[in-house]
Amino acid sequence: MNDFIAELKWRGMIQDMTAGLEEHIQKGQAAAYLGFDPTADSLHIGHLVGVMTLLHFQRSGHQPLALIGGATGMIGDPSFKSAERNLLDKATLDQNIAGIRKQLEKFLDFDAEASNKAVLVNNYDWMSEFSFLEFIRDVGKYITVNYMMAKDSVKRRLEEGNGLSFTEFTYQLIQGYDFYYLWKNKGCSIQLGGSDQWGNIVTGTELIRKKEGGEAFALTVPLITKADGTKFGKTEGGSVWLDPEKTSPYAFYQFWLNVSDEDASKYIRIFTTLDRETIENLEKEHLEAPHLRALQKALAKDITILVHSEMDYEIAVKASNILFGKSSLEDLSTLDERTFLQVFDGVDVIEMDHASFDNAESALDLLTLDQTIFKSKGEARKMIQGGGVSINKQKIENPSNKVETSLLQDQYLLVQKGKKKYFIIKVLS
RNA sequence: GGGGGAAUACCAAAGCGGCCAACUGGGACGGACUGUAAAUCCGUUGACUUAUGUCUUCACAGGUUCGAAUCCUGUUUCCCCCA
Repeated sequence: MNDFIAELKWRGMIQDMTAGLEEHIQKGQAAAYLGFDPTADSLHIGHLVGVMTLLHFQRSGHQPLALIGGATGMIGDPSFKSAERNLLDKATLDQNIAGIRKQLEKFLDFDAEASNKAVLVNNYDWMSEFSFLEFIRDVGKYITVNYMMAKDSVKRRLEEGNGLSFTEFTYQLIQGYDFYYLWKNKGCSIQLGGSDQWGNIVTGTELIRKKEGGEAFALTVPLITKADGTKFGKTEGGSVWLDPEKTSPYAFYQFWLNVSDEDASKYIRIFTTLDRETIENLEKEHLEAPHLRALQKALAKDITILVHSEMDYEIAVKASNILFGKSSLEDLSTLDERTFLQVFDGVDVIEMDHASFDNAESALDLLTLDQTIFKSKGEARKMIQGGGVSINKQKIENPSNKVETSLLQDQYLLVQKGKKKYFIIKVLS
């Protein structure tokens, strides 16, 4: 059994833990749980720190439990959120839970014969039948309001004066009861969570102690930050999701590849399972030749394969070369149609019939046929003269020459406006 | 209430009767360089079928003049000074 705590320590994944946790774990196989809020049908990379913690936990020979907050998701956690949450209905929740479960299976082994196989639990299962009377007697009785009010998360909401409903105020009791329930029925003695969860987790250990004199532990992971102070996990397009439908594997790969040098060392420890020696070697390599960005590449590779697949990774690399490298028409032609469309997923596609394509007398005509690429010929001409327009990776030299390049897959033209804006013209036959 | 000044393109700011679609700086967008970074350098930046072309612009409405962003009158808004 590997040393779980030591592993997390060198990876910089521990924010805080309760006293005695290390000794407790060393005694033998333990079980720990981490909760996920089913607010969407996919996890995003903000959840990944927690997921990785569970993964390390299982790899160290312990049993990870992933708790999906079917019940708590209906309530809303007030922790460090400024406004009251909208409640989700049961149908949406069920759908979200299914999506999240599928993603967790990539990280955790739910099928193992071993005693430490991962287990997915849903607190809706034990909360839904809980009557209010039972709840206030069996749970509420043990925790004082004074104690609950003292929590940072609650205090802050009260100070802001935005109002805190009784429902959200109760949240910590529900989460506390979850911990108690898992402790009692699943032998789960540890709760993992983000640093914002500390207060809620401790309410659980408190409940276990008061109700049964039991011992339970907490471990929180740090909030992931970025060196430039902007929010981690967001791009211009919003959150970075694990679901390939929401964030394509290519975009996902790009997100990690674009991480800054300062952040890369930190992230590679947290988000990959690469061992210490490998990472330190990569860092050395990166220091000697920073422009090669060995760290970012390793980080992006490892995590893309983990979350998506080896093949998705290869396509992402290929796509990156085409979009940013010095690729040529030949490289483009080697892509099959499916891959081509995947690489340019999200790019505007302009459809035109074959006759219009043949009749376009010049590059100018072709690019302004539809107003999407350029609004006017004047605009198009200016940018072509500035050297900013390519078709199928070939720069257009003269705006009034006819476009002579061959169609990709007999139907596509890849138009590049500036360095980063792409359009696909699909010629219908 | 009286006196003075100002309103210009995305922003700032020149222009003060023809050479003005309007200097310059910032921003934005393109290009080169680079690490898909930063810095730097170069180009574009009212619209249009690129034309030593046409059209629409310098708060708004009128006027003077062959000709106005520039002069005059009125209107609106803003700033300053005196009450």
